[in-house]
Amino acid sequence: MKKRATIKDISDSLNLSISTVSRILNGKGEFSEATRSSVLQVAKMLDYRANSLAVSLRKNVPNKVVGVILPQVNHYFFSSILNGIMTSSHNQGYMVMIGESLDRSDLEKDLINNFSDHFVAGIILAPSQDKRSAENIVKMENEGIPNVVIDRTYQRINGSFVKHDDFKGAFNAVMHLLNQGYEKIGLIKGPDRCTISQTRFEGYKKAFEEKGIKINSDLIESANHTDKEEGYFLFKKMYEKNKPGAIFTITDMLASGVFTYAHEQNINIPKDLGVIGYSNSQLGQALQPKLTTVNQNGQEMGEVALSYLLEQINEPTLKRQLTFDSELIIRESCLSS
Amino acid sequence: MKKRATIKDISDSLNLSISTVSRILNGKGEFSEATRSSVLQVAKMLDYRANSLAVSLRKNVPNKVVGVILPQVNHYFFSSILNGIMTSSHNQGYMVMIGESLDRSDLEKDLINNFSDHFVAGIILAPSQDKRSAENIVKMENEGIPNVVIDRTYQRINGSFVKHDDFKGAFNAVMHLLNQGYEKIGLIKGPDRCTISQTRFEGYKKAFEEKGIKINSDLIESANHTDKEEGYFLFKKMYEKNKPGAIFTITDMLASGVFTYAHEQNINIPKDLGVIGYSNSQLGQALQPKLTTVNQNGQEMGEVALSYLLEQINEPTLKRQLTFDSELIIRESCLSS
DNA sequence: AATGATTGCGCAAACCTTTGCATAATAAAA
DNA sequence: TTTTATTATGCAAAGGTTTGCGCAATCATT
Repeated sequence: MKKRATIKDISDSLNLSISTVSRILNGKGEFSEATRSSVLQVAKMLDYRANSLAVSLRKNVPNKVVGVILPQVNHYFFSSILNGIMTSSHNQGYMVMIGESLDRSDLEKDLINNFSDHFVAGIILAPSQDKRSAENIVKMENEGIPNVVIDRTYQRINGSFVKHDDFKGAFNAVMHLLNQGYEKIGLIKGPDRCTISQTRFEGYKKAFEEKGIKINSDLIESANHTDKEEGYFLFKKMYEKNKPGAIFTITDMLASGVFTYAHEQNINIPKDLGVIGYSNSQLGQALQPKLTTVNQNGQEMGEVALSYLLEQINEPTLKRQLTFDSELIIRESCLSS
Repeated sequence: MKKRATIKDISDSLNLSISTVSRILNGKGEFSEATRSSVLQVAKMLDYRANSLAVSLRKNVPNKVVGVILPQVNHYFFSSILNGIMTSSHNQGYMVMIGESLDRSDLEKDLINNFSDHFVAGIILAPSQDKRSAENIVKMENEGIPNVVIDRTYQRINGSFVKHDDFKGAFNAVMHLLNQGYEKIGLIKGPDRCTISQTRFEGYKKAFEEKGIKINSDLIESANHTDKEEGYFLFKKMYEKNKPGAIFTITDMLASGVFTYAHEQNINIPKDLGVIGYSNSQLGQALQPKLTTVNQNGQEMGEVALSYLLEQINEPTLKRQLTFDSELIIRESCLSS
């Protein structure tokens, strides 16, 4: 590493004290216009940029850095969130530090500690599905680290969060299938420990309840990993036994597995099988026919999360909460009148 | 922010000097076992963690943070790279700071400056397609920031890089199509300024040359954005005029657009039209039939890039270069014997 | 008992800033 | 001219660490 110019280099070269230079650079205090311009000139010449470490240390003020913890980053929805966060943060002069929790609360905790060690100004956290994640959230609170939780919020009453309305999203999707006249609507959900999945499940149930129809537990499967293969096999299993007329999957990936099976078996989508996925990932448009799905605007969620975080950094007691409305993107994978 | 325990809190509570505590915590210098254990105990009690700002400042040694610059993050290949980088870096006790260049060299430059301001130990850069990106690379070199460039490398002779063999990847893909007996093999490439695209184009040409076939420029289109719509329209245009027998697209996304058109027109893939994409993204498996594509192992590239960076951080003169072999993933979108 | 070697610890400087306070220089008022 | 107010600058401490050097205490050697 090449040595960077310090404030002292400037003051030396002008026979000024470092304090004067500092004040001029920060524009506070009194100084003459003449010295001001000379300082600025030399600063530019030496390509001076303040040592952010020293600044933070001295001001005892956090770094202009925000920490972000996501379960994983090569995942359509999460990377959209990250994208939103970065877009806004760079506009606000903040840098972003990122870590993956892999849905493990212990790694999550390590990350929080590391962020804290590096004096981030605040943390945006998409909690792991692990129950102990709740402890990590109170940990941040206790340490007084501004934070906003995104996507999975548990029963957070007193902190900031930004989330998507999974309940309504699922409800509307299933309702749509019901309204199109589909019968025997199956569900491929996630593991029980996943609160998101559970919430969508509630939406699924609510739709049936609204229509006065009992749900059939034979038409409900749980995927451990929401990947294509699981979608394929779980649907296969369900279809061979119960021939559902439609299926709602908790992710587009799972739906993609359904499509593969349907193709193999010459099941016509949407005539013989209605399919709705979740996330509005790029996958949906590639599928044939195009997938009806529930949109989650990760980008915007990220942007809002960051703005909430910044507000909280400036005014620690200021907590905000927002639940994004869900939107059903109707394409070709289920009948529509 | 709650006040964190400092080394002074420990020394005070034990009537020791700061220096002794520091030495014990760092395990260097002389001290008695008795004081050692008492210090350690108090440190744990107070939940002491060193102030990384102060450490970096004092040691005049960069933060244990690496900076990563990618064109965009919600993109299958780049987020895989990021994933690889993070996995390794966390293992090595490094945090990662991330920024998006949006393929603009000016933003790239800002990010490099910001990283430098925050004293990252090194930078992994996937350069923008902008020509001036080269300046940014020399800038890092001049400032003595350890760096490795990933994916797009220009003619970097003297620095570290990790890249994918785009030439061979394209060559093998097109060769495969030729060997399967396809004729009139079209290409949808990217804009001319994109070196990656150009390199794949070279591979395309080389395959024809090897077979002694002249290339037909009517079968070559350039997409500005490699999204689905462009793939659709460019292929439509090409097909209406020249009816290619196969098509090689520079990304899976573009291929997905080709599929949509083929479906509309009842063109049978792979019988009437062979298709090969690039990247081995999740899309490929969702397409019907499944897409033959060229695999890029972003994850592994990220891991290697990080290990090269760490080597270079420890030994600044140590530069390493690796070109990952490409691998054709043969699926169903082209005939195979 | 006197010397030397070893061990355990403290002092203070340094890393680069910011900032309250003091001082010097200038201008305005008496 | 002297006093007062104003303006421009400097001094030094502080923020949390690390580390070279030095000092004192202990132990081993004669």
